[in-house]
Amino acid sequence: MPELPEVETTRSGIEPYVLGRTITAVVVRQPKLRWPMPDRLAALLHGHCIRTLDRRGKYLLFGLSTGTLIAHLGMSGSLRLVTEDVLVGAHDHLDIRFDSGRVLRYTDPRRFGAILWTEQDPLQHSLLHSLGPEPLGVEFDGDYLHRLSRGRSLPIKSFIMDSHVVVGVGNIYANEALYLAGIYPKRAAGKISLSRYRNLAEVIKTVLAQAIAEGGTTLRNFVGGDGKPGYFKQSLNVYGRGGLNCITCDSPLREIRLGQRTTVYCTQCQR
DNA sequence: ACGAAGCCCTGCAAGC
DNA sequence: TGCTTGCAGGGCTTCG
Repeated sequence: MPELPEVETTRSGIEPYVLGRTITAVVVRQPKLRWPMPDRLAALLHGHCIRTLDRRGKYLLFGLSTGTLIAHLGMSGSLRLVTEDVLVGAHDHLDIRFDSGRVLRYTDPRRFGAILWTEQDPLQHSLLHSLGPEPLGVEFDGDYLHRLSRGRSLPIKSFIMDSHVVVGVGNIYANEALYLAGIYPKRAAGKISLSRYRNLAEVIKTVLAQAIAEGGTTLRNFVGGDGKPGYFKQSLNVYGRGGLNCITCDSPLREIRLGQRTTVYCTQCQR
């Protein structure tokens, strides 16, 4: 399940191989993703050069002179570079071949991802225009969260996972950040103090930045490897540890459902 | 306007 | 062993 660090690792990993490259062939095998891929995608892309590769939240933006290809990995998607002789798998839905001979291959077993095309400013696209700030940017801080949360009664975990509040905080990192900040996941967002929000914002930045740094060690996986950075390498304090003991206080971690999402927390450390 | 639930889809695990 | 059922998960969309 690609979280923001994995999307950024994908972006920086494939960037050197796609920037300045011209698209020589496009193969669509399964256009039905979360939304259908654009009609005549091959005609839109063929012969054009990738000028930029940016990320906004978990969206990847491939800038061409004629428009922007928007990619989202959903929860099971991946983009990696392969050579032409690599066998096509059951869930390899899209290939974009470059003049270098390399192929950018989009794979997504559950098809929650998306491949879209826009000819306007991509940041004005309906899926992007109302997104919250980047968690690692300067405008995201405790004061911002505190201000935005006043009067809101929803659980803090749902609040920080809302992409209109801040992008890129998925279920894993929401659990981890709230644990590190000592905040009970169901606490109403509007009833958390400024000082606690300042701490929470710092923790979110730290956790995400660290995960991106660790992702950097797996960059080669995006070129000819298995393309799976794998979260098992990371040290997770609570996620996936329901019923096990808290690393800090040794009491059992509790697992609940909150907003359709698995939520794990320590009843002693998080209030 | 807000919050909660629904939905998309497949792989995997558990139950029979 | 093989089939059936349930569930996970990002995040947009719909409902109340």
